Order: sequence, then structure tokens, then C-alpha cells
Amino acid sequence: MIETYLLEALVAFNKYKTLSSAAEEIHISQPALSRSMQKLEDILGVSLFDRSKNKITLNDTGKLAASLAERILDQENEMVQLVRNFDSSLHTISIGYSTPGPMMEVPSLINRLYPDMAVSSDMQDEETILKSLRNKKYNMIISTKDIKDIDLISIPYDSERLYISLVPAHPAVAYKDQGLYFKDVNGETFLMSAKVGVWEEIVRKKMPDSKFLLQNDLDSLSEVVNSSSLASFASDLTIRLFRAEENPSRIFIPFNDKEAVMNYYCIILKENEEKLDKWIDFVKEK
Amino acid sequence: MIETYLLEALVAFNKYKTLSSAAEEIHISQPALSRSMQKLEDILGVSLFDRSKNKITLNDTGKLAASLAERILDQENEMVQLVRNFDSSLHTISIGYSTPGPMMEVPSLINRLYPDMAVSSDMQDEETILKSLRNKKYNMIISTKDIKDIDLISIPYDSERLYISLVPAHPAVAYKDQGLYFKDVNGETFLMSAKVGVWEEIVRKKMPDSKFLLQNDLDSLSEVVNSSSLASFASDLTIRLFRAEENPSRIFIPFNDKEAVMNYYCIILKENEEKLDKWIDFVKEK
DNA sequence: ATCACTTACGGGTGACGTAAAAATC
DNA sequence: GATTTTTACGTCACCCGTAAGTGAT
Repeated sequence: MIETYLLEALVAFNKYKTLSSAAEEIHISQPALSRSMQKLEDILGVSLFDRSKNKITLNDTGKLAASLAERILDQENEMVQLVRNFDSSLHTISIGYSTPGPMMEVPSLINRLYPDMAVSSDMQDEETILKSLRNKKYNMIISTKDIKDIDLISIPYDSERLYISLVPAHPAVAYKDQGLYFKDVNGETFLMSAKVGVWEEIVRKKMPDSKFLLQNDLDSLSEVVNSSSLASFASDLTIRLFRAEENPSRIFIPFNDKEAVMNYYCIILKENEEKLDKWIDFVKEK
Repeated sequence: MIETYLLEALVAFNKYKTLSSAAEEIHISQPALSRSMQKLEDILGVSLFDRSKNKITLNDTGKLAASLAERILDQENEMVQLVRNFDSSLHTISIGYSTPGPMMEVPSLINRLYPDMAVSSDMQDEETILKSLRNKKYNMIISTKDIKDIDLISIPYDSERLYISLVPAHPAVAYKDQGLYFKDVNGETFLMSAKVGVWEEIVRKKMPDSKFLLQNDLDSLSEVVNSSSLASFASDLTIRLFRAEENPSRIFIPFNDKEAVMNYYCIILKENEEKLDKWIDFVKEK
């Protein structure tokens, strides 16, 4: 049988055309490469090169061998990739989201239930995450829609109400206890994360006269928010997670509109039921 | 990169299920195989086995790896085959025939022109050899038909006249000088090689009342012929090749029928023109 | 006790690099 | 003289087999 290093040597020579340059490229000495080529001919029992005293080139047989060798090496690399990916998929719970709220909470919950598993998170629009769930790119998604299907498990998972975040001096703070409506603050300028998923569409629609200053980075967003008197958004979920109530520089007031409440569903492929058994029990009992 | 011996080891283990039996099958010690499996896991950075203290089995990742490894080994074997076949095709002139006459003569002529080339000979019916020429299975065919085509070279190559071979006591020997006709010996019983190609059809058609005793092996045919007084066939070509005229136990009389003469054409794919240049010149000058 | 696997250890093959020679440009 | 390839030679890596150890049947 032909060892892989010989195939690599042949492919390198075919690519770089001289023994010296090919040897340099694959970090072996030039005599070593020369010997490897001889050995390959010996194993195959076939002449692969046209040799003159200080020149060596592949003959037709050699070119054929080199192209076949390249295919084998490609396949070997593919094997390594596939095996590593498969293995990592066994040790990873991959989750798709359409809004950032659950994405801040779920990974740590998962981590508590499956301490040896890695968790990967990804946010895309509703349609994309559902497709990727079916593609098995995700093991589960947190959707804003309750999708019933024979091969899917859908469990209600929490809900999230949008809040407005205001400096204490803002006049709308008067609504703190009773809450307010989008129309009450339509026209206000908001600082907002660029990655809020479906929320963006809602606030733009309900407050068409408002301006939204999008910030890509979450850290810089909170920095800007803290040093500015502009309004921004929060939710019951983020307030709880970040203990934001303890921050005296901001007052949070809930929106009362029905559109300000997002109901989430945890959706899992039936075939992943066993893998996520503990998580499913946890969500159902919530 | 993963060396081939590691893939072989993995595939063997997958096949024989225990390290000890697999090791035996591939003629290495069991500890060596154990180490190879560890090394493979190390290279891939992945666990391939479920291990208990004295039992080891492939896990799902391992099964995936084993099946991918098997494909790679298959491809490597295929490479060896293809390269060897290609090389041997470079050193072989492969010729298809539809009759045995030229097959007895051409190889030695070729050999004289191309002393370093091997010659392979094969007899099939007209249709098959033409197809195999186009398939590149043959470099050239000796056909009984003159085929004109854009990608073919067709050169008249010799002709062959059928003779009857008789014991001197046979009454038809009287025709020795003037020749005879098929109808003159219709009804005669002939000893004949089973591999005479298109000749068989001709003699059966022209001498419908004759019986033909077919002999598979050429050597035993000539033995039977020599020890029998039955008629058999020869041709100017075989008489010349075997100096059969010097054999006193047999008289050869030509058939005068036009069907008793076969005109041959040497047909070559244009793309093989260069490879067979010397042969083409030789045939043209004949 | 036997079997199956792993770990430990010493040995030998063979792939490597360095050096040198030969040939071409 | 610089470059390219091959041959020669000594070295070292590493793969192997033997032996020993551990746990399961």
C-alpha cells in the first residue's frame, strides 16, 4: 500500500515542478523528496518521470498518478473534516434564535443541565432558523411562532415584554407604574442594538415617527446609553438578567401594547428528543 | 496527515471487531494495533472508541471514520490499478482480429518493428473488434472489411486464400494444380479449429452437406489431423508460416471460389497513428 | 485460568538530513 | 558559478514485537 506521505510528495512535485522547490514547500530536504519519488515508482512498478541528468519531469503516467493522488488527499482531508465535525456535533448543543432576549438566558440554563456540552448560539430571521433546524444545523430553535409538525416538538418557552428605558428626568417617567403605549413615545429617539431580530420591525411600525440609532456592539451600546439621556429599550427578561433595576440612572417602564409581548416557543426536531431530554423536562416544568 | 497504515488498521478493526483478531488478520501484533488506534484518535483529536477495561468498540464517530477510511483505501487501490494499466498500455500494442490467419503472422512482425513493446492478441467477431477499437481496448484491428471513417486509418493488409488439406491418397488430390471448388468437396468431413472466425460461416454456407469436427485446441487439432485421413483446412498464409509444404503427409489444394479469398484491412484509430508509425509504413510498403 | 486490552521497553527499519558528485545552464 | 538531481552515509524517529500488568468472563 502507498503511504500518504508519498502521495503528498508526488502532488507537491506536480504542483511545484522541481524537486528542490517542492521539497522546500513541504519542508523536507530535496534528496528526501528525490528518494520518495523513486520509492513511489518502485511500489507502483512503473516509471513516472522523464529524467535527464539534472532535470526530472512527470511523464503521462506520472501526471495521471499525480491527479489521482490529489483526489485521494482531498478525500483524506474531507474525512478529517467530517469526522471532527461529527464529533463536535456530539458535544455541542446548537441553538438558533430570532431575538436576543432568550439568547442571553438559554445558554447558561443549558450549561447547567449539560455541563460537558458546548453551546453554540446564532441569531437569524424566523424563516432561516427554521430551515436550519430542519437542516440539522441547529439542535433547537427559540422561535416566536408555535410551529406544529409531525417531526417537531414545540414547547411554550417564556415570554418577553418590551420596556422603555429612560433617564429619571424624562417626563414619561410619570407612567412608571401604569405603563405606557408606543403611541405615547412615538417621535422619541431611541438608542438600540442593531441585533434585535423581529423587535426592530415592531418598534418601527408602532413608532413610525421615531428615530432609531443602531449600535452594532452591545458593550458600546450600554456605554452610550449610560452617558446619554436618550431613550432605549429593555425587557423584563434583560432587566432580570442584568439586575438592571439596581441601576439608578435608568427607569424602566413597560409598554402595555399587545405587540410589546413576545411569546417564545422552544422547537426541537423529534430526532433530537433524547439528546435534549433534560432540557425538555426543564422547559415543560417551567 | 493520516498515513495509510492507520486507515488500514482502522478498517481492519471495523471488519474484525476485536483488536486481537484484526491484528492477526493484518499480520501485526495486537499491541501495535492498539497503539495505531490511539494514534489515530490523537491525530484526529477525537474519540473513536468506547473502551472498557478489556473491551473496545467503535463509537458513532469511529464508525463514520471507518467507512470514510474504507472509501479512501478503495480509491488508493483504484489508483494503483489505473496507473499500472495506463503504464502497461504504453508498452503494449493490443490487436484485435476476426480471423486466425493474421493473428499468427502480425505479432512477430510487430515485434520486429517494436522490440520493446508487448503485443496482445484477441479474436472476436467483426462488430466486437471494431467497437473495442473505438473503446481504445485495441490499438489496431485486422478486419475483413474496409472501413472508412474520419477518425480511422484503413490500410489494405494482405489477403488469405483458403486451401483444403488432404492426405495424398485422397482422390481430389488430382486437382492439385488447377485448384478446386467448394462444391467439389461438399459432403466431405473436415477437421477444423473451433476458432476460425468468419471462415466458419463461409465453409458451412458453401458446403452445406459437409460435417465439421471442431477442435478447440490448435495443438491437438494438428495432432488429430496428422493421425487421420480426414480433410482439413489451410491457407496460403498458414502454409507459408508453418512451412507446411514440406510436410509429405498432406497435400494442399487451393479453393478457386471467390469466397475463398479474404482481403484484410489494418484499421487504426487516428490518435494511434504516431504510436504505430513504423508499422503503418511497413504495411503501406508491402 | 483465559481472554482482551493497555502500558513499558528494547530493537530495527527506514525516512531523514548533510555532504558530495555529476551534469546542465 | 549557480542550479538541479542523484548517490552515499550516518543519525534518529518511530513503528514494531515481546513482556508484563490490569480487569472482565
